[in-house]
Amino acid sequence: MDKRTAQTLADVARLAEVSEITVSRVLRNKGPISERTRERVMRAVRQTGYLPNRIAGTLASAGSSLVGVVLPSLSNIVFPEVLRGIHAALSASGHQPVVGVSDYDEAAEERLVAGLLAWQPAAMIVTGLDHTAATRTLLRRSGVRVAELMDIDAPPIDLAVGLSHRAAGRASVRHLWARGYRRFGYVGHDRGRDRRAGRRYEGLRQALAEAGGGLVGEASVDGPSSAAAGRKALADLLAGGSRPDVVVFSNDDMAVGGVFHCLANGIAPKRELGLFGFNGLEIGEALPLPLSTILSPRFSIGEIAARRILAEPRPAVPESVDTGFEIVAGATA
Amino acid sequence: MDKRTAQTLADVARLAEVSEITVSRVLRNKGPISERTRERVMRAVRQTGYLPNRIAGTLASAGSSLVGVVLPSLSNIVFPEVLRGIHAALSASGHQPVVGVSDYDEAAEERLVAGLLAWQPAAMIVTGLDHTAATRTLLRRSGVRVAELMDIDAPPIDLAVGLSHRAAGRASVRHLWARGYRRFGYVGHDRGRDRRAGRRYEGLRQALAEAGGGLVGEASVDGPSSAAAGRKALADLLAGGSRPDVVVFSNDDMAVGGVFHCLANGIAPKRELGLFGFNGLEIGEALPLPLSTILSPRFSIGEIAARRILAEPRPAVPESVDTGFEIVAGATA
DNA sequence: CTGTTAGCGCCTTCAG
DNA sequence: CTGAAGGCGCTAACAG
Repeated sequence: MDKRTAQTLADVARLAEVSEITVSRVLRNKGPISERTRERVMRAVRQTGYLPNRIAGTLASAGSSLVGVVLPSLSNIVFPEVLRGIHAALSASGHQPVVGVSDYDEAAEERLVAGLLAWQPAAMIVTGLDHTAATRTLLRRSGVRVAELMDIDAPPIDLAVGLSHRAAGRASVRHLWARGYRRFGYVGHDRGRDRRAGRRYEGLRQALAEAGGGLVGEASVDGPSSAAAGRKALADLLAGGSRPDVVVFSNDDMAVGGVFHCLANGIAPKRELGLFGFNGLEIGEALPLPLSTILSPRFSIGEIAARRILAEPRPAVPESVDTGFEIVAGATA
Repeated sequence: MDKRTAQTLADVARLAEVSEITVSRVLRNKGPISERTRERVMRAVRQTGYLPNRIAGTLASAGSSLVGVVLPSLSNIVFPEVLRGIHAALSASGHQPVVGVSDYDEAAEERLVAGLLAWQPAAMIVTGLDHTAATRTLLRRSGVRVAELMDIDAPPIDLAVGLSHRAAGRASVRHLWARGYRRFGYVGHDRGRDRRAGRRYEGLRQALAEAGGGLVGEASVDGPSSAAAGRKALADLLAGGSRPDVVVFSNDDMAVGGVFHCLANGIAPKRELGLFGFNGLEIGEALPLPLSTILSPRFSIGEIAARRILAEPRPAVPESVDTGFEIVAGATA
């Protein structure tokens, strides 16, 4: 073997003329080591370019620094932003995310969770509170801490970090009602798959009913949300003959498309037709008219969840952290 | 121990009254197993809810199904789309990505690469061809296959999959010149960090010089690209007094902001001012006027790279795969 | 077709 | 402050 490529602790140990365990201790900064020994070891490590084998380390110490992360999608910038928050917290504590994408499919999520648990992760982070019973059982039995992100509208397994989408749906109505809107339209996407959008929709319907109103019309697309989809769906809705004075969109991607439809067709946002989104994406702010929407703290949700799940031991009783949301008045409603 | 939660192969083996290795074989579908034994084992596995420990499996068999992935950013939808392509290919072959985000920092990338190699990954996927010498050495010595994504403008370590950004920059000029534009402006971001944007800029300058033209003005922002940044930078550029008839943006995020600036200020895109982006993001298509841009095959780049890097052994000589790009005529230039 | 033996590379525990 | 022994859970290689 080339002296300049140590594969194992033993190689380094031989070169430094100490035992394996001493090298291990130096590398992990654990236990008392004389300065002289430490330097000898470090020199050998540098000389050989030794890289520790964390697989072996994990097996021996029964605790990996991998964290399983399951996201429903990467197509919508929302989840990469959550992942960014997760990554920020994890890298601060030397952990690394193993990522799975479920494509909003609970059966796929179950397979991903099982696959990720096989890596003996330090913790698991999943999205939402809706899972198959088997997923829930896997997670419970695993013994590792589990964070469920984005949503707090149902009881979590261990820790939920997010906001009440039902409350957000209600808040949109309150906000828009106060501004004089009465004829509500709704434009949605992916019926039945995006559960959180579904909860916002429910909150909207409830609040509307309580206020003595109702939806005058709605339209939706089958696929995932996108500006193109929002643009098309709004066109469909308006072609339908119901004359809404405001349209609530399932999210900002859709709403931005709605704004584009208005701009392209000479409809004045707000004055002629109110447009309201959800998420508070950067793109909405930069629009010729800033989008009226609800800001969800996506980065924070990821960051808080990852930080807390690693810092504390599993408490006796599940907990939900409400990160809240914020209405962005904007100029489109 | 609860009979219903087997932690190890031995637990399952005991219950099924076979040896560990037999359980191992059944679980991995390896070697000849009698139907009777297989069923007995599977029953025990189901009864106990046994989950394999891949850490131990990896150590024993010297080959993990983890793949290290280093991305420069998650804020721009481009990289999540690459990751989506990677994930699609990996999940098809039972691999899982361990993700690191370098934030366009080569020193951070070096740390991430070292950290990821410690998991004995089946392969490494990094972004771009610009790395520290140490990163390059780490990757070379590791012995695993290495894919470098997005860029093919320099020699790769092992396999590069992407497009020539220099060529893309030149292509924008050719396209716009043919359409009669002569007074080119440029709006950029993050000077010196986003190397691929830098290469497109170089290509643009070269092609412009060769055509007998030059930039009449440019503006840039310090931070990452965004619609807000593009909007502001275009405003700055136009306030500067140089009177470009077309502006090339460092990417679509910036260009979309440019379109917004025009819409908000009554400037007619194309007729009064050409606007040209790069990436071909979905949002650009949905704009009231579809953005003129260059489409980069982001999903494919991730998908092809992940698939090839796992399928084939390392060839003797490094290889670059040109995935090409496509000019999208659009309506803004 | 099934089992035995011997590690994978590292870390825990216990001695010195 | 340093080391020796043993084992983490699994699988390769070789028997039978």
